[in-house]
Amino acid sequence: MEINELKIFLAVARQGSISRAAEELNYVQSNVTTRIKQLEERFGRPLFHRKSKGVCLTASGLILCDYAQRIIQLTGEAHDALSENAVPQGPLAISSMETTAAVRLPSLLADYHRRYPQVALNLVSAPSAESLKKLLDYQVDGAFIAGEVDPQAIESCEVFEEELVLVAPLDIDPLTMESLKILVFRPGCSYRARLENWLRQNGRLGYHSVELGSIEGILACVAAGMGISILPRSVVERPHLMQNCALHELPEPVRRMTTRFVWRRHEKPSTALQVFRELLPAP
Amino acid sequence: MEINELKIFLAVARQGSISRAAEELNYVQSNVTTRIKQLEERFGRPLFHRKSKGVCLTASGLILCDYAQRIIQLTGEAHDALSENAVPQGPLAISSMETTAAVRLPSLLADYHRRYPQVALNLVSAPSAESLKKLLDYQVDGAFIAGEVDPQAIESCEVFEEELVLVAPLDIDPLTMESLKILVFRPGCSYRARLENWLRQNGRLGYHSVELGSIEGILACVAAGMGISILPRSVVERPHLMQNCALHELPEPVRRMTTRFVWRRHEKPSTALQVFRELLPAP
DNA sequence: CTATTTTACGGCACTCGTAAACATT
DNA sequence: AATGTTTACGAGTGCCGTAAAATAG
Repeated sequence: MEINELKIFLAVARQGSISRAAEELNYVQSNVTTRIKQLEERFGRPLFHRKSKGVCLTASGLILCDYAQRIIQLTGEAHDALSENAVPQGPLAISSMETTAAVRLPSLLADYHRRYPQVALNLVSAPSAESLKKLLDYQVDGAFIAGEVDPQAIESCEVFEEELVLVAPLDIDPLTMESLKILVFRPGCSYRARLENWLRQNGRLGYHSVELGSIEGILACVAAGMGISILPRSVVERPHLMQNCALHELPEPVRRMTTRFVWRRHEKPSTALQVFRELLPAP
Repeated sequence: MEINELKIFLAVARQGSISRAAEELNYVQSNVTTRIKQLEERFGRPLFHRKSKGVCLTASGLILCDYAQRIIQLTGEAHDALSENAVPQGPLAISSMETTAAVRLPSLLADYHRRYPQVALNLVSAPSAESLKKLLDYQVDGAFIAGEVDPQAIESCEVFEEELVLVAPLDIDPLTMESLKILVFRPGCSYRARLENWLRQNGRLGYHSVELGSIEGILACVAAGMGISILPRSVVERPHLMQNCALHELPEPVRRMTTRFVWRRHEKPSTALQVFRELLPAP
């Protein structure tokens, strides 16, 4: 049973006549006769009663008619959904740094979902390095990361400028703190490299690092005097979070961090991704 | 977009690999590659990401996957519904004399519907001649009629034996009644011929006929003294109907009427019709 | 004779398989 | 080298059109 056969079948059923169906389909009439006969042989039952003028459906024909209409309907919808100017729909998987997801994305994603409710958004948090791996592994279609990317395989645009600040326990000088711990996200976290860099430049070498999964976890540990971290000011300066931590400004260029949105080069992006990029703010 | 293409597409999506899909489908692998490429060209977008090991769906591929599954599902259901041993289903149109429909069919149809609830029963009432026309015009699949049929085009079996009785107003001799009217159904009614026959044989020639659409209408007019009619005893002897009418026995062979169920010869009957015939009582 | 469906037949496009090339690990 | 995808090409099937026959009013 093929789609084209069903279209022919439906045309005959609709017209009540093989010749008129042939006209409608721009087929020669004998061809339609043959295709109908094939269908009937395949099913082992007649689908039409042959009358002196035209044909009419048998009981079996009526049953098939019902299914055929639903099937043809679905193929039409499928074509529409995949056509060039379809409304953005289908899945859109995005990976993002934890901090960006916390501060920048909520309003952005809400706006996106309001405009394109047919898209099934899927947001996962991951450090930049991991995000890039997911992207190249086709697990996500785009990612928010910090740091450079291989321009061979990946295209990107700058989206957010963040000012990084050092977060430390109150009344403590991070550089002279005893048994210093740095609190960072999972491996691949771009903040970690920056923090370690800065510490090295300031002569502070001995420290341990502790990996935590969430912003709240890091800030709580800092407030408890466990260690220091480095985070975007926009993340820390939310009123409910900045208690019991001291913010220390960092020197240029460490303080400057650019968040980029990245996607695979050499690939026609889905409509959902295209309109997502169009919605991104200029940096 | 053809069904077979969709099956190939789904196999690749399921296996995550063109070669394994080819194995599953018993195709050569290059063929599957080609068919997928065709699909992609037709839609103008890639459906799979080519990875070093196998392939995985793109966003467009996921959308199509959804539709393809539903379409394949429907084709399977259609095949099942039209298969040899499917449960009886689909439409079954029956035409019947008014009297048979009133007395004999209610329990029969109820029983049928209880056993085969998937069949869409469609019962229409019509005089025997009209029923035969509908049958040969494929408007109904079977009919209950009285009288002979052309055995060339129509097959039949005897189903009910009725005793016909003359229905007349109380205290009136039908044969001497003034300005006699005979009350019958629409033209083509088999009772009418019998009644006219009997009147002629008994020397009664002058009368008019009145056509009424329902049993209740006929009996009410008889009770009101308007005229006489001829009906099966089983129809008249229902308690709520036999008031204010006199029943006169008729001589052989007029009193004997056989109701037959008829269907088109030279045609494979639908399953719904086959099981309907099996449910009919022996006469 | 008109309208319609059925059958017979030939060309051609499309699908499948073989085989070799290409890509990636 | 091994695994998997792409490309090139020849063979056969099945679809479509032409044409003529059958069927019915």
